[in-house]
Amino acid sequence: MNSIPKISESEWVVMKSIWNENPITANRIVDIVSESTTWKPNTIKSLLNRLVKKGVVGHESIGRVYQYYPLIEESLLVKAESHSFLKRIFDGAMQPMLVTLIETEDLSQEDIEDLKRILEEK
Amino acid sequence: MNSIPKISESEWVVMKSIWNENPITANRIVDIVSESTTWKPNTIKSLLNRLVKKGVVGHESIGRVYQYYPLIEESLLVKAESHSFLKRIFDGAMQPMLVTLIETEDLSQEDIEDLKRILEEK
DNA sequence: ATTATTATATTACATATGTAATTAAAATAG
DNA sequence: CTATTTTAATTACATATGTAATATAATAAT
Repeated sequence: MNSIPKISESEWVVMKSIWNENPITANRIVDIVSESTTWKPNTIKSLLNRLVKKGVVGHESIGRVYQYYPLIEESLLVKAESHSFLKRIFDGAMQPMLVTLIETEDLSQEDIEDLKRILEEK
Repeated sequence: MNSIPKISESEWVVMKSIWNENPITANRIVDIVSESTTWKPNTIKSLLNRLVKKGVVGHESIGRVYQYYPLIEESLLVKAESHSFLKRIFDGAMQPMLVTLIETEDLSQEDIEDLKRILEEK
C-alpha cells in the first residue's frame, strides 16, 4: 500500500460498496452490487478477491463469516484517479476540463451556482 | 465509428500527436511520442496500428509514405472519456469532483479566477 | 457421523493492453 | 536489376481485465 494501486472499472464498483458499508460481508456486497449490474455472484466474488490480492481490501472472520473492509481511503484513490485522468486527457489543465464538463454534463443553474460557491471558498 | 470506441491510456498519447498535427507520418509520431515516453519505435507503431484497427485513425499513402489522420474528433472522445470518468468515480456528481480537483491540483489564485469566469459565462 | 448447504478459494478462458521483435514489402542505392 | 535501407504488417508474449465455473472447506441439518 506504499504506492497507490490501480483498480479497474469493475473493481471500482465493488470497492464503493465496501467504502459505503464498512465492514461488510461478501453477501452484502453481492446484493448491493447486483442492484446496479448484471454480474453473477461469482463474478462479484472474483472482483472482491482481486481487491484483496491488490491489498486494497482486507478481511477477517468475525464469527462464521468474513468481514471485508477497505485498506485504503476512498479519498486517496479518488484523488489519484482524478489526477491521472486530468493528466491523461487534459494534460493536467483544469480550465479545459471544466469547460468540457460544463458543456457535456448539462447542469442546472443551481449546480452552476454551487460550483461557483465552491470556488469562492478557495 | 457509430459508437465511441474505447482507447487505452497508451493509445491516448499517440492519438494526441495525431490530433495535434494532421495529417502526420508515422515517423513524426514516433519522434513526438518519444519525447514524452521511453517507448521503442516499434511500440509506438503498434499502438498506431491498433488505433487504425479500432477505426479511430485512418491512413493513405500520399507519395511514398503513409499519412495518418484522425477519424474521430478529439472533443468527442474527450467528452466521452470525461463523462465516463465522472460517472465511474463520482457517480456523475460534478460538485464532489470539482472539490476534489481543487484540493488536489493546487491551483493558483489566477486559476481559480479563471474557473469562476468560466462558470459565470454559463 | 453423514449429508446438505454455504462460503471461500482456485482455476478457466477470452479479450485488452503494454511492450516489442520479426517478417515482408517498398523504395533507394549501386 | 540486385542489395540495402526504410517503412509497414504480422506475430509474440506477459500481465490485466471481464466474466465466470468448479472445487474445497466450514457449518448446519439430520
